[in-house]
Amino acid sequence: MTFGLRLRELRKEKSMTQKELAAKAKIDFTYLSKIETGVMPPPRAKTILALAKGLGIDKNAAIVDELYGLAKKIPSDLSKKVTPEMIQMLRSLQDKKIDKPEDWQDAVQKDNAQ
Amino acid sequence: MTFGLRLRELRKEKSMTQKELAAKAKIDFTYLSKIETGVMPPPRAKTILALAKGLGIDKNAAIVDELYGLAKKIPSDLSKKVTPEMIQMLRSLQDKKIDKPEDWQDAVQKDNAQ
DNA sequence: ATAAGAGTTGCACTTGACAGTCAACTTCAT
DNA sequence: ATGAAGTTGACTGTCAAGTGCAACTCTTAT
Repeated sequence: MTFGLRLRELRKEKSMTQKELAAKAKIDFTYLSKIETGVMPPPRAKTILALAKGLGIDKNAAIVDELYGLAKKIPSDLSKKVTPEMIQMLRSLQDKKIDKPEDWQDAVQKDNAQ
Repeated sequence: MTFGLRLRELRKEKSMTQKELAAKAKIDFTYLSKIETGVMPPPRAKTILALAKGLGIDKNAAIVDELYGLAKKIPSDLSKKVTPEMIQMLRSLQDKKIDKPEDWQDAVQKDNAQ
């Protein structure tokens, strides 16, 4: 699963067109198209949030973190609070294999394969 | 403690001048000056690594993570491996008060106060 | 068949933030 | 008072992120 495809899924679940969603997130709809198809990389954290909002998803919902994860972006509110502890934690997490068989597992495997 | 002041400490411990360190890290020495004084914000992750290297610090040393933490930057090798899990983890960490009375505690408190 | 809505693509362009440079200045130890 | 260390302000370069538009396809309804 890529960021773009997951975003497309979410958009279709809400029965929205690219134009509608792009308008709500205040980005160009051709840009949204490019993101969904992977022609362009996932947008910045701020825009991911705007898209989630445009989809009517609460900004604290796990699904938003899923998007951040797929995009490999750290939400900006979090990155302002980075501590050495957190970095140690991330280092330990990155080595461990993830055992949960969830949706984003694909992306993790793909990433580890690189 | 700020990033700049900690960097200066580390540099002085090694008895290096700004020019020396800057040369090793391949940045302009006036830029280093601004970083140390806080006139300019901490540099990007890549440059932090170059500075640590210039100081003769191993890139896996805890002290480098301390610098990343003070700079609130995620090392680039780590950010390429961000997963939803990690973000959840970070969210939970950010809420907890940190109990260790270490050097970088100051910076954390300052940050939380904002 | 055609028109209209949805999406895709290529390509040139803008913009703002960040990274870094240069010349001139100050400060301090000798 | 000279040189080495450091500071400062104004300036420049770079790049990610997104814009804008035209031309194209693909479907589906009329």
